[in-house]
Amino acid sequence: MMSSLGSTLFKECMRQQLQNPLTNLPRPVRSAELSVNQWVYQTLRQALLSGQIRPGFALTIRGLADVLGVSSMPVREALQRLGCEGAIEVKDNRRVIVPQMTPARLNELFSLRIVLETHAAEGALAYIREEDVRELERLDAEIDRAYKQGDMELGALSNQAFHRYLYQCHPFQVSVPLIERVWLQLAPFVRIAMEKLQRNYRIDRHQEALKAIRHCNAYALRRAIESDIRDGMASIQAVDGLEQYFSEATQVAVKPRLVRG
Amino acid sequence: MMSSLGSTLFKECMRQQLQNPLTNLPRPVRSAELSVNQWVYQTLRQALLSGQIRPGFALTIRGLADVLGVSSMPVREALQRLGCEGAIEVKDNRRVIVPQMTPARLNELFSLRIVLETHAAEGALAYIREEDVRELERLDAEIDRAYKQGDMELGALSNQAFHRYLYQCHPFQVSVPLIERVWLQLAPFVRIAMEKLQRNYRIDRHQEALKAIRHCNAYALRRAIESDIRDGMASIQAVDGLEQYFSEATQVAVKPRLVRG
DNA sequence: GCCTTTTTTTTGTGATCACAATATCCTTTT
DNA sequence: AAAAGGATATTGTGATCACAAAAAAAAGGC
Repeated sequence: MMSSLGSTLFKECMRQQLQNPLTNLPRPVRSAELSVNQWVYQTLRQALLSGQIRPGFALTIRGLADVLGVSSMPVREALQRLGCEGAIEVKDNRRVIVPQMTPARLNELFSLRIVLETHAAEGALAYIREEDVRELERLDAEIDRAYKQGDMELGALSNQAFHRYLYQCHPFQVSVPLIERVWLQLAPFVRIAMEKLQRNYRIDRHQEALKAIRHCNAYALRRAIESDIRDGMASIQAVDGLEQYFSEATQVAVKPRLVRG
Repeated sequence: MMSSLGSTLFKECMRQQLQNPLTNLPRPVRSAELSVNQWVYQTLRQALLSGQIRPGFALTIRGLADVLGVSSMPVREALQRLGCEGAIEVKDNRRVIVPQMTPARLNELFSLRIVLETHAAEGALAYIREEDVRELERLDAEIDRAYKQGDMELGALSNQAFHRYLYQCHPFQVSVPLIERVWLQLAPFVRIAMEKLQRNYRIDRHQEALKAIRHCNAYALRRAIESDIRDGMASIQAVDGLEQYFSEATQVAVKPRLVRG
């Protein structure tokens, strides 16, 4: 009796904890010119990019449609897109989860970031204008402010905005979508690692990058971007007890049911 | 009356010509364990990768569903996926076309290939075993055979298979999906450029790559892959009258209006 | 009590429908 | 005869439904 009740309570607690990230999702206002499909996609994408959905969390079409107040159709299409971007993993038993992380995959993803982003930065350099530098400085200040205030979501998103803005200065850019794909795969894990990082300040090499941009020094810019990414990777890997957040640790958190009336 | 009939005939002819690539599509047999969605996706993807659908060609959901003999639902989801892979372009006026090419984009895409594939090859090198080398040699022979027989589709697909197999030797590979995304964007244009290439033989650096692999020489392997890609790019750019296949040339096949009320 | 089997529920999939927006065709007007 | 306007057809979008597979829950046996 007692153990049964305890188990029920535990499961209920788990369910609550796991449901939270979806019910608390920030919903961007759906403007008229945005289709429901796009809105659902962007909502989920932003939630993943800011690390609000934990790895191993299971998503269901009906559950999401219910929470977001739309029919299943837009959710299906949004999940298709996220799935082919690697943001979510479609398992063979037709269940969709946020992918687990392994040390090897983490390594590979960071290596890819370095390769892609140094290339994108170098390609953009020739097109960066004075006003772009000012915008980058503004974004850099925003990052610092967010992390000083302990707002991890805003910090992560602003940091991505800084990098994205830099790379998109190249007018014929084709690598940003690939870079964002890598971010999408990293974000959920990086987020839970950052939470365990006690320090609420953050070091980045954005000033170094800006200096390289002002001097039009491609090599220095590449180095700054690479160092920026390596620093981030190092601070993630320095987290105490990181190993418990890899693959096996989260498998208890995999929970199929979302809710039903 | 006469002009009306003439116009109708002309349009019918145009329509036929434009529909052809779809009706002649090779349809892989749909095995039981493959969902209709996946089957449609792979069918379209393969058609794009082997360059059977020309840039500027407009795709419609109902049209594809009709040709493939399925309902519109699987087609919609497949188009969503292809769209987010950059294989097709979803225009603001809700029409879907195979993207046009511009010289700048072509350049960027080839640069990305070099960056991504040299990285992937180097990462894979340590994991390549004797049997993998044999498989690569087999694929290389298949490429030669296909091009000798003038089978461009098989040649393109086998060439991709060679590269893919090499990169996938790395067990924790995450870059192959990105590489394939770039291929998807290049393939339709490369195909029409290759058709204009009078020579029906092809030079590649695969033997050079295999030699580097046997010597476990990472630098040489990178150089071989880079040369292989650069050679391909050069032979594309050497095509006479290539400029007519960029953007504007195909605009008759594209719907004129871009803006929306 | 614990494990296996059966029943119930949930979920993904594919089809169909209604609707609004857009494009195409046809008529009318100048 | 050419341009403008309206009528018709086509298209994308989102909702709903039926069905089969799979998971969760319940019942039964050891």
